Amino acid sequence: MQQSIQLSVDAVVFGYEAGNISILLIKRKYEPFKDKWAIPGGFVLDDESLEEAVERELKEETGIKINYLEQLYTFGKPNRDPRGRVVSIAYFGLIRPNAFKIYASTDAAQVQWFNINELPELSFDHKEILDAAIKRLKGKITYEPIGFELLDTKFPFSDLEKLYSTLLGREVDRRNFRKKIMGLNVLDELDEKVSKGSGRPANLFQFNEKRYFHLKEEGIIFEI
Amino acid sequence: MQQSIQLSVDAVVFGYEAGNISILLIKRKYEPFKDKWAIPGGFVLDDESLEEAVERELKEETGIKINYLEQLYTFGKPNRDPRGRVVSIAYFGLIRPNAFKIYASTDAAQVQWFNINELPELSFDHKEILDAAIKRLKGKITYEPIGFELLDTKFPFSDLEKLYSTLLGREVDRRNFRKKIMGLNVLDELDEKVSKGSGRPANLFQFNEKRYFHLKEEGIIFEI
DNA sequence: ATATATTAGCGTAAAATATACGCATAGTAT
DNA sequence: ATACTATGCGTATATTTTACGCTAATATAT
Repeated sequence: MQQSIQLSVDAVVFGYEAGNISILLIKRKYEPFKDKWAIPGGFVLDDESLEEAVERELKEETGIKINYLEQLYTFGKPNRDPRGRVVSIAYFGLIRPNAFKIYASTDAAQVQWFNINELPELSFDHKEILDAAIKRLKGKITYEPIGFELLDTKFPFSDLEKLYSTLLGREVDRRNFRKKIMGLNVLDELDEKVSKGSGRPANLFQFNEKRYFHLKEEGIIFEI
Repeated sequence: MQQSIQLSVDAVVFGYEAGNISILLIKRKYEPFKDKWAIPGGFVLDDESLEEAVERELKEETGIKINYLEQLYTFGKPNRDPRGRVVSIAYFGLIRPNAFKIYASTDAAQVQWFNINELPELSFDHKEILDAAIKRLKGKITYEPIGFELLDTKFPFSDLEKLYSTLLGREVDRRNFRKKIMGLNVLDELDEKVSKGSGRPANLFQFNEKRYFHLKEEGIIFEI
């Protein structure tokens, strides 16, 4: 049994801010695809788990430490990497872009958030990986609560509504959406208000972590 | 970059027959775990895709050629295999047990269908893989049509109902279930009847493949 | 031969859920 | 003050789900 296959991990990291979904990309410092944009990632070390590998690579290449990472899919076509046979396990993460300062190091010449609608050309089969991640992200919101990792700790209800309408790519009825979410009992209403610009000041909410992760575990089915 | 990680694929194959869900296992011929039961699988060759690897291993070890295989999850804890670092990409398949004659060869000393409730002890972390597959199978039926790969080409409606109630682990209301499924337009009613034992003879149905795969692709959300 | 049991198949009323949308409220801007 | 804007609550209507009654066609028991 003599195999010569190398194993890597890649991470599609989604950020959300003020109605915009963005993705974290690095500019490659070395060949192949030197100076091209790519999803952060790298080779797995012999003695680390896959999760440790993704977290390490993300930290090394972008400076980000992410809380929520889930396995997306494993890409293994024989010719997906010009250096030889490389199988890559892709992960999927969510974060608030302002939660960490990003900076390039090791294999990355540059790190940058890109709006989901203005993506550059990508290296390897990373476009395919990204598409799978986007599909998953959009699918998730119909059977899981989402937002905890993407919103500030405290937020007005309209932020959550905007997140959903952005992800869904359409308007949602403000009043019905509120009833639906409130019915899930994932939000704790705080005794604080914010006023941004004109209009009635909004109450702040925060996710009830216990209830949130319970719902994520159980899986809910709710159409918006 | 000097990695020494080996890559394998494993396949959890589910069968369904007359109200019973079973899983295809092999008895290992060599160490480690010699004479223990395991999920079929093996090492990926340098020049084959992951799907080709699973299909090849399944054919070699069990004699089965499967039509429906989907990637389940990649297992990569550093010590999951006593031979060294082995990362395994697990797949998930559905088949009618009577569709193929199973026979052992290569690494397998024996092949056998096991009822899902009477499983033997398993090698490696295969119990964990199996549990993930079972969870996925049960989850699938709430957002996808299922049955095409598990039922005969022509079948009475009650077969589909029994499949669902078996997978769900509870009774389903015969009349409402029928309305729901019929509303999906996935079934073509045939001009044939079968009578097995007592009771009114049932009409035979078959899946409308085009519609079936379209629904699988789109994803449906239907609670039974 | 007739009654009885058994599985199949259709329909309808009630309960629950989702949708559409009206209107008062509490602030800012002019 | 008056208009403007985003928030927050409520209610009527439409749709979907759930519960369950009834008839049909065949096998089996008497």
